[in-house]
Amino acid sequence: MRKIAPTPTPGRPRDPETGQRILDAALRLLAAQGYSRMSLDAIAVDARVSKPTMYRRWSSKADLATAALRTLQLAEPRPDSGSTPADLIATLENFSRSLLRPNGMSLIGTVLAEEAHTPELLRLFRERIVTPRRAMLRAILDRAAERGELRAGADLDAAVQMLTGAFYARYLAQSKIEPGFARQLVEIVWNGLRKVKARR
Amino acid sequence: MRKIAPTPTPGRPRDPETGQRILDAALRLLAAQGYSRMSLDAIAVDARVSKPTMYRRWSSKADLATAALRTLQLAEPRPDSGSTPADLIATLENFSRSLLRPNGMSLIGTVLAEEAHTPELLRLFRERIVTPRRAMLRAILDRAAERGELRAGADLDAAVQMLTGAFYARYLAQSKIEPGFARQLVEIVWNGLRKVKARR
Amino acid sequence: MRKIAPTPTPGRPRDPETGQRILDAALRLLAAQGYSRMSLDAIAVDARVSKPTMYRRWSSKADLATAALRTLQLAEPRPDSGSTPADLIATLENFSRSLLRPNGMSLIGTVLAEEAHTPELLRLFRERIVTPRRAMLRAILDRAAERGELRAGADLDAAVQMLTGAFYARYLAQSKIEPGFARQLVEIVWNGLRKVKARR
Amino acid sequence: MRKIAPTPTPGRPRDPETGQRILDAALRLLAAQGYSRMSLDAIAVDARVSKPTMYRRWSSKADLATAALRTLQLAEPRPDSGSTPADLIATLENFSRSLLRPNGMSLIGTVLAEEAHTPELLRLFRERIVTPRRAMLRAILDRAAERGELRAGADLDAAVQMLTGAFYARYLAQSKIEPGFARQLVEIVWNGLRKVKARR
DNA sequence: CATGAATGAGCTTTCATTCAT
DNA sequence: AATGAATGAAAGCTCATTCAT
Repeated sequence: MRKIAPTPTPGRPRDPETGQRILDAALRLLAAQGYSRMSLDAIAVDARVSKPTMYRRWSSKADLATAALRTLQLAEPRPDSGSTPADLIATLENFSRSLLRPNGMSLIGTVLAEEAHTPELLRLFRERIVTPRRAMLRAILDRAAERGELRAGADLDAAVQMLTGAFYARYLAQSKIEPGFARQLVEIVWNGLRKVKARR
Repeated sequence: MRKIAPTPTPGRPRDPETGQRILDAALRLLAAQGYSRMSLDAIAVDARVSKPTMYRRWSSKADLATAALRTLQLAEPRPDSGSTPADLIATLENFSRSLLRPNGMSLIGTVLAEEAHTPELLRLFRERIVTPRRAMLRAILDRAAERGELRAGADLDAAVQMLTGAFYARYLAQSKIEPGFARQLVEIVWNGLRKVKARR
Repeated sequence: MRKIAPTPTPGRPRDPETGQRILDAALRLLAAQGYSRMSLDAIAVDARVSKPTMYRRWSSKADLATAALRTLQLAEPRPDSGSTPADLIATLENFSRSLLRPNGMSLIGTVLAEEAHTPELLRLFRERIVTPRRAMLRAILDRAAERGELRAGADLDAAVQMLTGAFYARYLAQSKIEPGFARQLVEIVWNGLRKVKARR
Repeated sequence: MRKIAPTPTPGRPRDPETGQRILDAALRLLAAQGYSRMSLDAIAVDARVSKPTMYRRWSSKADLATAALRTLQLAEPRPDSGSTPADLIATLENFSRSLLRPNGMSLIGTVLAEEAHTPELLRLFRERIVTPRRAMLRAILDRAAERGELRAGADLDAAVQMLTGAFYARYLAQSKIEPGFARQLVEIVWNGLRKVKARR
């Protein structure tokens, strides 16, 4: 009488949407409350599932939080206009926008705060967000180098870290970032990196 | 009948060490565990006092944590060698050392992560640490400007934020900061700020 | 494909006894210790459950205490023998027995003592106990009035309150109530209420 | 050089006002919060003394609370107009006013609620308040008996307890007591007690 | 004698996790 | 697979009482 399941995996299949809803809720709460304040009960309510449903997919709170972080993907345009300063400014303005989203800095804060307790959070945040963004900026500078725009010997990684780090420092100082900030940064760094043409 | 020196304060005097021990323990745990994981029980054990002793001095967890943060004071030498890059490098190397102390970055992380929940932490951290350091670097650049070393129109605040921010970005990318990093930063920024001498 | 009777409620069902055990323990402790001394730990031990099990059912101590009070139900026979004094005496003797149960008066005490702090307790006690009992006595007198036994103009509510209140006053004066007390009360009140027959 | 103290008790004498302030505060809080919620800290603040000052005079919370209760004294006029009903009504209206003072019933509640835990409270309350009031009412009825106004065989104590108890019952039912309530009570009881004149 | 400081034990409430259906 | 029920362990905070000055 039992119907043979045609699909290779027997039993009730998982609803793929459920997992996504859980991850979304987890990420939202992780950013809003921080890791230790984020409660699995709150995620369960938010995602409209029960807690064992979450435990079936992830083995612990840390596991779920890291899975949620893993879904973060830097998805931003990679400008390539030919003008190095313009590309840098465009990239940094995207960065600025993402930091200023609600709880944008809180998420960074919690991965740093939890480094001793849940180091995986920081590792994943690096892998998904920090490293790709750094690579984008680095690529812009590499193209500039190929075009012979840069003086020799400049530490391009240091330049990249100044450009992004300035936003952290600015937020830490004021919780806000003015429009035009990116332009000011690029002006100084570009001046510091580019090859000075011989004057006549 | 005259009382020359009446008892200065009635009642049993507080052991002045006790308060300090509590604040030390609180600051240590705040940095190590983050605000929300920091428990008053743990502080009490660490400081070898009972919890009511803590509550007699501070009215709540948030009150104690902010008091602990308030004791943070930036106490660093303010180099003034006459050489702008040398002064910048010396200041940044001090900064680097403080970030690399155990949980140096975690403390920054937790004040950011708690911004929504306990904004006083971030406010105090700014007042005690961020702003003074920014002022030190700014003063070095202001002296350079007075000596006529800088090109016109450069945004000195942006420069300061790049110099400090680069350390945050570096840590976020790697959890470590190489010796010599400060020098690389200063080279680029100094190049970007200084007045270019006419060539012959 | 049709599911005639789907699982009536999903998830693990509650043990119906558990909730009852908690309510019983709560009511016992409420009467024995008073509301503010009644501790959730003690209830948990008494009912052999964990505290979260209690919090799953009731959201706070006040909530649980009021739920426990709500289970109180006046379940007493409503005598209707045709003789007004006999009915009054029978009803009051039941009342007397319930007051003399262990902590019978303490429960009344705590709902009064908590009136400022947890007014719901008094409200529920009225609804479940005081009002029904008053109605029982009032009904006896109303039947007497219908039978033309009462003189005109007597305040029957006042009579009811004297009959019950005398027990409170007696307990307050002596912590005990003699057998025969109800009869004495009824004799006076009945004399005061009934229509005096013309004498010959 | 030391001056011999002329008073027989050496050392600093106690300020008698201090003790009174403490007792006043204790009684106020006992009525307002109930015994178990009444905190010695709150009393100390209210009376502007330190806690050891309280412990020097009374050995425990229970001791202080009973001492506070002991200060209660029924101080009411004892009407003696020649009219029994008028005297009863006047006495009961005083009683009513004292019950309706803020927390008048809460105090009764807490002494009942604490009977198991601190029986001394109930004992003292009886001695200071309940018994004297009962005696006042009883005296009115005794005078009536002497004047030959009462029928034989009536239980005068039961009558007294109905008259006072009705107020408890009324408050328990409604938290308020209407003006005129005393008159209604007395009408019924007086009818029930007095000697019926022969009719012709 | 009076003070402010200190304490051990307790309170209500919440959490991450596991169980039973 | 999914649910609601259950739990041990902890959290922040307060209390009656005692100590040291």
